[in-house]
Amino acid sequence: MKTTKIDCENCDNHGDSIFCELEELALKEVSAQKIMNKYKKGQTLFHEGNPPYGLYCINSGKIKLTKTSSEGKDSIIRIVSPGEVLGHRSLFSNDNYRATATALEDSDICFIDKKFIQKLIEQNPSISLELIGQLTKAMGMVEDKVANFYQKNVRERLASLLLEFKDKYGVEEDGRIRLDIKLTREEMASIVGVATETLIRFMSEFKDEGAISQKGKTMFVESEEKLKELGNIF
Amino acid sequence: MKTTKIDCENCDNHGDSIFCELEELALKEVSAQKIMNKYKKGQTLFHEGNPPYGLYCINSGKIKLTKTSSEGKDSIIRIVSPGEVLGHRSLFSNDNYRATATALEDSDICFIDKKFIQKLIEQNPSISLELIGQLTKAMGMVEDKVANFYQKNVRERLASLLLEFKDKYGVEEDGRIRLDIKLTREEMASIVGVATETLIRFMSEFKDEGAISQKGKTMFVESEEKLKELGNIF
DNA sequence: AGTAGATACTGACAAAAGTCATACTACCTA
DNA sequence: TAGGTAGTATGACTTTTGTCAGTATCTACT
Repeated sequence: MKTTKIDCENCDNHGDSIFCELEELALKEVSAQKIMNKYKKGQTLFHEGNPPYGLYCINSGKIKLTKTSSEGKDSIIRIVSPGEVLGHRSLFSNDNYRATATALEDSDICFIDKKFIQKLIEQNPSISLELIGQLTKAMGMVEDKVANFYQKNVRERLASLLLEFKDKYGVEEDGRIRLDIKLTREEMASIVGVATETLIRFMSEFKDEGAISQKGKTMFVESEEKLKELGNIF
Repeated sequence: MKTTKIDCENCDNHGDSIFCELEELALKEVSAQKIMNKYKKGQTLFHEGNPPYGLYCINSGKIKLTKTSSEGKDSIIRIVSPGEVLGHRSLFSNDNYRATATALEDSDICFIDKKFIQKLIEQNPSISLELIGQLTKAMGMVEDKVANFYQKNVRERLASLLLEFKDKYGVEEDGRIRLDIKLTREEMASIVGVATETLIRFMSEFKDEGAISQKGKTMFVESEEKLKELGNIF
């Protein structure tokens, strides 16, 4: 874990982050207070059960948030992308982390101390509003996920996930769409909420149907229509 | 739907609600702005897809939040109880309601206009913090729910739900615990995320095992230990 | 380039949950 | 009080998904 400095004013995500409404002065203060850390793929930012020390702000890379059951089964609750903020829940609810955060790829992440963030929020109501906005959006997505779990079967859930990836991480590349996210089958299974073998079977089916394709670990969406069809999405 | 007046200062939930940090003056203002409506069991407060007009604050009663799939299957996302606030998501994300809110019992609910709430929040940062607190708590619960879906089977999910009900709605009554919430089997099924018949079978099993009992529509927890055992909870 | 260890895949079978059909029960209302 | 309706319950069967076991493939590292 390497610590560097980068200015919030010049951060790539400045337009999207919860700090984007801050005036220059306050932003400089954030800049001065925060630390940027580099995380290698697979490193954890924090563990389920640990006390929260502050707020993480993703500069680059992707983070997975997982919960582990008593039998040791992991499930991925959410994937956090650049511009999004991590660890707010435990920050305000005052109890320990309820999920573990792990880097899915090499990532640059800014860390802001709890005390400073709390002072900052008191002084800049705009941050609260931005935070409420992010929370609200995340909340909507998790609620969708819950509903999907009940209302859709595995094939449909997987199709939805791939379409979500297309929207979030899709990059047009000679006629098809490359998904700029790398996950193992086990990880994908733990998002969809099925056994790894089951997930693999459906991925194979989707490939056979020509909906998706793969080259190494990189996934491509070949036909959005086919995917929607497989997922009963209209 | 009958409209009445009640003072926020004297509201039973004043200690719990997001407005509890407001000074007297601001609270009087909220009081003046809000309208209290009475909803009959089964009435809807708002429908999935409708635009949000303001914030609902539950004074008494219980509200279910449901999402309907394209095939018409309902699932209950959350049950909202007195002191909690409803409709904040759509209020801040600026898009339409993504769930339908229906009264589970006769309820008194205060409504505060969107514009007023937004002004109030700007002037009283404490409200944002309270709101973040509520959101954060709700978020944690939904995330738990997602993880549970994957990590637990129906029997375990049902046991967890009944234990949750015990904590939230449980009332000691001659040696056993009465659950102060009335739901149809279909509604319970749509919380647990299973077919109604499946839910009924497990409820019967739980009764046979002596974990719960029933008198009319009222459920009782007879043995918390038994429930924990059935749910593999330690 | 060769090898170990992780990851991906496939098949056969088992378990869990869903569906359909049918019967029973409680409660509301005329 | 009878009759209807919504809700509850149970059995038989089907479908979906999970588990276990075995093999193939990839990847990182020397």
